[in-house]
Amino acid sequence: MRYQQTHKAETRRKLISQASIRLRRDGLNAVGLRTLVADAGVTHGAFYAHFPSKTKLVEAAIEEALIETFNKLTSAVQLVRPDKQLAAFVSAYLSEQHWKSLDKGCIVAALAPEITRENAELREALTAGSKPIISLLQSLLASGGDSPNREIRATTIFAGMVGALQFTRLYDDPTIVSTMLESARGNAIVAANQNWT
Amino acid sequence: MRYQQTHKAETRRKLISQASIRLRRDGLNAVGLRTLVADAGVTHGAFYAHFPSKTKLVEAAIEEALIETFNKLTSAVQLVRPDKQLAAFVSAYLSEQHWKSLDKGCIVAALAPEITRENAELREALTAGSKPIISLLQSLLASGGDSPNREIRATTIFAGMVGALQFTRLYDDPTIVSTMLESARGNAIVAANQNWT
DNA sequence: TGTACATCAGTGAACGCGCGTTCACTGATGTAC
DNA sequence: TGTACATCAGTGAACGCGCGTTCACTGATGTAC
Repeated sequence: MRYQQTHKAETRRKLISQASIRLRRDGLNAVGLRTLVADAGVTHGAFYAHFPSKTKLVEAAIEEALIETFNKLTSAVQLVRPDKQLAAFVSAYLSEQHWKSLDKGCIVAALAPEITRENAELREALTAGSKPIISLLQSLLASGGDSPNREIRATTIFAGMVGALQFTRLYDDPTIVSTMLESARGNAIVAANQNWT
Repeated sequence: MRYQQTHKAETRRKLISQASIRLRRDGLNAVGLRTLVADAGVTHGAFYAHFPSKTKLVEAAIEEALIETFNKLTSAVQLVRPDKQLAAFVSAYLSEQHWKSLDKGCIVAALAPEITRENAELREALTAGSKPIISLLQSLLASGGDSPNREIRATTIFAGMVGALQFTRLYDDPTIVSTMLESARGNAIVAANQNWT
């Protein structure tokens, strides 16, 4: 069948966005190509007309997922007055909503250790893709310290939030999780407000 | 061949300790049973005389890995005067050494997201096994706050350290990593010294 | 206007391979007589 | 003291299955004449 001119691009778009969901839900090594591409409405044979390998799709999915997360955090921050933006960022990331939605949430929290074991390109996709999120957080830190240090600080505060989100996901009980998230928000805010010499 | 009386117990011990290393190095879903048990010097057929399933071995390996990590942190803490113990705990966990040794390091950092997707028993093995480490950290927190809150605080500070360690492992460059680890140690100590009302 | 052919996104059988698990078998040692 | 048998940790072939990847094919639409 001959398709409309936009059809192939549309399939590619679906492959990436559905894979980004499925990868976060099931994990990198626990989901096969057939499942991954079925979500986009095609069969596995068609896949190789879009990407040269599963790894390359994963790379694209990581990039897309991080843009998504960046956009959500940016929206949350822009909704409030400047003096509340740090709290908005932290509350959006360490929220019950985010805890619940593994498949639509931060892909660093969903896949970091698995990506650590992959090739440099995939690790680079995760770290480079996290940069905008980290820059956003950096802009919300208390002043003080030089710029490279501030970027590193934003990075480690973000990484701490990632770890906290991951750890809460080991629990089922929303009451315990809610208390943990509150505590983790406190840790992030204290670290962000710290005025280093 | 007939073996010495201790032989089977010894094989079981090797299965657990070698699996705990291999799982941290390769990840839960990226390593097969044949590899996992070959490290212990037996073939896959022998495995089912020791454990009913791969999952049960993983459970035992998680428990052992966490005891190992707890012991290392306890040693680091006991080597120094009480007022330096928090710093010793944090420095031992967020060290270049720990960054490098994925396969001998904290199994929460190595496997948390993958375990999140597994059954309740495996998640419980990770959270219950982390309790002693968290209790140790709790004992080093600044005073203030009631006991349940202090436990939650220790949990989220620990989780933050886990996330920081994970994130540094996405990088190759020891210079960048070293700066990140220093920053992450600062975050953990600031959070631990915070005196909550 | 009708026919022949080109295009190309997608299909699904097949490749070799490793997975978790099962099970008939091995063979060194211990025990019984 | 020598022979027959029991024990049991471990071996490795085999099970059905899904993996990532390849490739000959399909069939709806567009183009040429």
